[in-house]
This record gives sequence, structure tokens and C-alpha cells, in this order.
Amino acid sequence: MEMEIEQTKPKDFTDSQHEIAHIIKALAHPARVAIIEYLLSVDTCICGDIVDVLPLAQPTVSRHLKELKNAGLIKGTIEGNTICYCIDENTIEELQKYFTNISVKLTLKNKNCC
Amino acid sequence: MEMEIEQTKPKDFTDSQHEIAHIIKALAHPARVAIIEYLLSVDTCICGDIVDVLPLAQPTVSRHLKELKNAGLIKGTIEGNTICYCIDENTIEELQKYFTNISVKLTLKNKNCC
DNA sequence: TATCTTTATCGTAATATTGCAATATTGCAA
DNA sequence: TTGCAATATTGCAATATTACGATAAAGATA
Repeated sequence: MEMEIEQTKPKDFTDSQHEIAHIIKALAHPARVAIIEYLLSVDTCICGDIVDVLPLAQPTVSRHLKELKNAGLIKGTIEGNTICYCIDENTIEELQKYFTNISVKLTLKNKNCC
Repeated sequence: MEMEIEQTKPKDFTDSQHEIAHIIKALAHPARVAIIEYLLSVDTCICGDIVDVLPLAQPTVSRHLKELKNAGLIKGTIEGNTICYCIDENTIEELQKYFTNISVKLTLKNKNCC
């Protein structure tokens, strides 16, 4: 008969790890970083000119926008002929809190190695 | 003779956009999120047991560690037979500041659309 | 209606990522 | 020295990502 062995190795990552990785992944490309930074820089969010400020063709930009939208980082509102894109503050705040939490925990940690 | 036309479309992304995307990309996978969270959870950074807490084979974990190290998110110190990995606070802080800056700018922005 | 503008989707090629088995490396311990 | 333990590297297959041209869709405008 087999002894029960302490099983530490998990079968999968946690849901939370999958989720945060998914959001972070949406920013893991310079094009999508540039899109967020551009949306941040313009005061209105009427954004029919995103293609003009990126070194990419229109279909490629469209894909990147879709990915950002899919991750909840931007919202798009149809405005007649154009689409008004803007940053979703809640998701950015989630990222901000995630990294702030890590930072805070690090400052509270033992520092007697590395 | 050609007229000079206002050229808004850039040739490439900025260095800063490439850099931040590179760091962010290192966290764009649940395995690497899990590694950071594990390193954060253990008090010492003697970390010879990372493979045991991840649902991945040893070579795969080694690859993920390499990628985190390459992005400056972790540091590895050879400690005799094992390697002592720990989080690089400076890089985490950089991310934290990046997202805090976006958050702050968003709260100061016009909110009359979307 | 016909055409223009804006954005999305499809098809496809090039490249990158991920995972694991096999193997190499390096230090420690018998 | 021999063998073991901890990591890294290599090779390779499967899959994902990225880019762009061509095309489609849908509202605006002549």
C-alpha cells in the first residue's frame, strides 16, 4: 500500500494568476503601450487618428486595439462613423494596486540575502 | 517639387515604450506571475523549491526564471549547490510608478466622454 | 444611388513562445 | 573518484503572436 506523500506541486496556476497575467499580457507589446500612452495624452477620447501616430498599418492597429479591449484596458464607443476609444480606469487601477502591493510587501520583507 | 507634408506617423516606437513593454512582457505569463508571487511569499530567498510549487517541469521553470532575470525582475545568486533567487525591488518599483503615474493622470483628465 | 471614410475581419507568412525529454554542468558528499 | 542533487541548455514539436494586403461592413456625404 502506497504512503500518502505531501503533494506540493499544483496541477495548474490559480485563477488570479491567470487573470493578472492576461491583463498584463495586453500591455506586453510596444504598440499597445504606445496606444495607452497616446490615449492618456489626448484630452478628449475621440480617437480616430490612432493609426497615424503608430508605425503600423491599420489592420495591425485594429488588432492591438481589440486585444486591449479584450483585456479590459480600453473601452470603445461607436460614435457615428468613428470609434471613440478611451482607457478603462478600473483596469489600470487594478494593475496599479497589484504592483503597489508587491512593492509594499517587499519593503516589509527580510533583507538578509541577495 | 514636392510639398513638405506634416508627417505624424513615426518610424518606430520610442525606446521607453520598448523598454516598458519588455519588462511587462516578462510578467505576461501565469508561470512568471506565480514565480514572483512565490518569491514574495517566502521570507528568505533561498529558493531551491520553486519547481515543486509550479505545475511545470524543471527545464520549463528554468526558462521562465531566465526570462524574469533577463527583464531585471529577479536576481539570482549562486549559493553553493543551489541558486538563491529573489525579486529585484527596483524593477518592481519602476512598474509600480509607471501604473501609478497613469492612474494619477487619468483622475486629472476630462471625463466628458465614454 | 454612388462614393468616401473609418474600422474590422480574413488569409497567410514570418517569427516567437511554450513545454518537455534528454543531456550537460557544477558543487557536494561518500 | 564516483555518484547524487540542483540548475541550465539543447532540440524539437505544438501553438501563439505579429504583420500586412485584400476585402468587407457600415455610416456619412455628394
